Amino acid sequence: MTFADLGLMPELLRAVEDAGYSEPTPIQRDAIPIVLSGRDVMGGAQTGTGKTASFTLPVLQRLAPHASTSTSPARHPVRALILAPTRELAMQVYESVLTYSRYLPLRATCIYGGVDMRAQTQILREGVEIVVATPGRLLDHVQQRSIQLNQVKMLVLDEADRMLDMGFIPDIRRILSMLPNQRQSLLFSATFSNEIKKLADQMLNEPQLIEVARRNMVSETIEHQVYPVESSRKRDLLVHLLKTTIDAQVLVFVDTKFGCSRLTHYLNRCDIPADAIHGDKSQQQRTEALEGFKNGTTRVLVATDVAARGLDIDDLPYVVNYVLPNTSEDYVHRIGRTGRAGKKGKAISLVAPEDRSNLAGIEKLIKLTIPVHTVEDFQASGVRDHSDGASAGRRGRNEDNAGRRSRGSDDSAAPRGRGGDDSAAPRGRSERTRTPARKKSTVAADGFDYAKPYEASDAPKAPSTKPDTPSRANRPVAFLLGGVGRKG
DNA sequence: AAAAAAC
Repeated sequence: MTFADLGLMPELLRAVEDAGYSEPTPIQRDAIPIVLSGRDVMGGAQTGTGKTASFTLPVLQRLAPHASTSTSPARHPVRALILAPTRELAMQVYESVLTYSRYLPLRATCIYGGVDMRAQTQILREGVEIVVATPGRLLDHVQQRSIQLNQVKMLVLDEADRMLDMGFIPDIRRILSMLPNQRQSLLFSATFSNEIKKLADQMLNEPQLIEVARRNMVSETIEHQVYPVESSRKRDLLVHLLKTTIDAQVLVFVDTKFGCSRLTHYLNRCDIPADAIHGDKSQQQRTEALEGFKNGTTRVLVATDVAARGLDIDDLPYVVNYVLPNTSEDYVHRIGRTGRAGKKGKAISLVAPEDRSNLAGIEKLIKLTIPVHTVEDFQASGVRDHSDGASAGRRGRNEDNAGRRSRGSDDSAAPRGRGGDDSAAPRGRSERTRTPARKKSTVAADGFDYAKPYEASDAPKAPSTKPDTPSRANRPVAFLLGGVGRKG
């Protein structure tokens, strides 16, 4: 299978070849022909498997007939709008558009906040066919009349489930209301909760569901580890790990902007150079922090969830959850910064006893039981719920391991083994050699059969399992979207 | 219940 087999035009094939790609990834193979056909798409694929190109390439081809070398702004209306949840991700998607449009006379730009508006306004006034944007600044330009959206025939929501959650939905709703009803809509993400998926269905017209792996799946090339530790001991455990077992570049996720700054300062005081990225930093600081991390200058980057989604960092070997994310889906996205494009990665989570149920929710979503590791003097107990073997869904490890774990001292407060940097090493190694088992059935825990072609009516009416997010939080969302969708 | 996203 080649990109030419997917029906892409020579100008795009050349650009793909220039970029060094010869074979499409599964999501590209499945999504590109369908997007080219003009259908609406809900696309799900694991992190790091080439989702961006699976929509940028066919979007460019669909717009190619409208390409014009004319300098008249009227000849360059906005025909495709691509929305992303963070500025850095918008910039990354824009770079993909630039890469693949190099042999086509199509104009594109990237619109986001935190930088001067004037340069953006100037470019918009000259006319562009493709706009990649974050919602807030886009609406700002709409108000200033520097952009018109009534010619948009293609809409892409990257990280679609994030774009449709509580924080973003009012902006998205306003943007949708300015678009023509006759359009193609494309929603892409590595995760879709059931509630968000239903909401997404409302804004799509007979969508084709494309899923190359089951929803919410994580890469097999990532090794997950849990370190049970009291919250008060986390920073010292992290320093210990950074000086012993974490021997390469690492992205450390925290839960708040303040915590991000505080941990960064602490690491620096411990002679561990670290940089920080979060939403209260200036855009210049954010851009520089990400750039320094991408080019390898920064070994340790401490981040809020601003860096959780979509960012493509070459060969990142480690992700640390200093604090577990607020939703299980965010775990999938955070750890998806490592183990990309078939590379190996480690996802290390520091889990306090009070995060036990949070951990159980993550394990249920990704259908794995994450092996517990300990470091002498840093253990905490009660992180794994032993009283209920089903709490994490089917055990991801074999019975032998599960049995040893349940009667062993993995999460006991008693010091284990001899004093080493990582006293769990012997067992850790044996666990590392085993491939986690996964459910064979194509019917997932959410009741959706992934082997069947998708019909909107297949969406489970009443999930048999408890929803991952409280239904209370979703009702107002559905209400907000009601009336603006093409079906609603 | 925090973060993100406009000024």
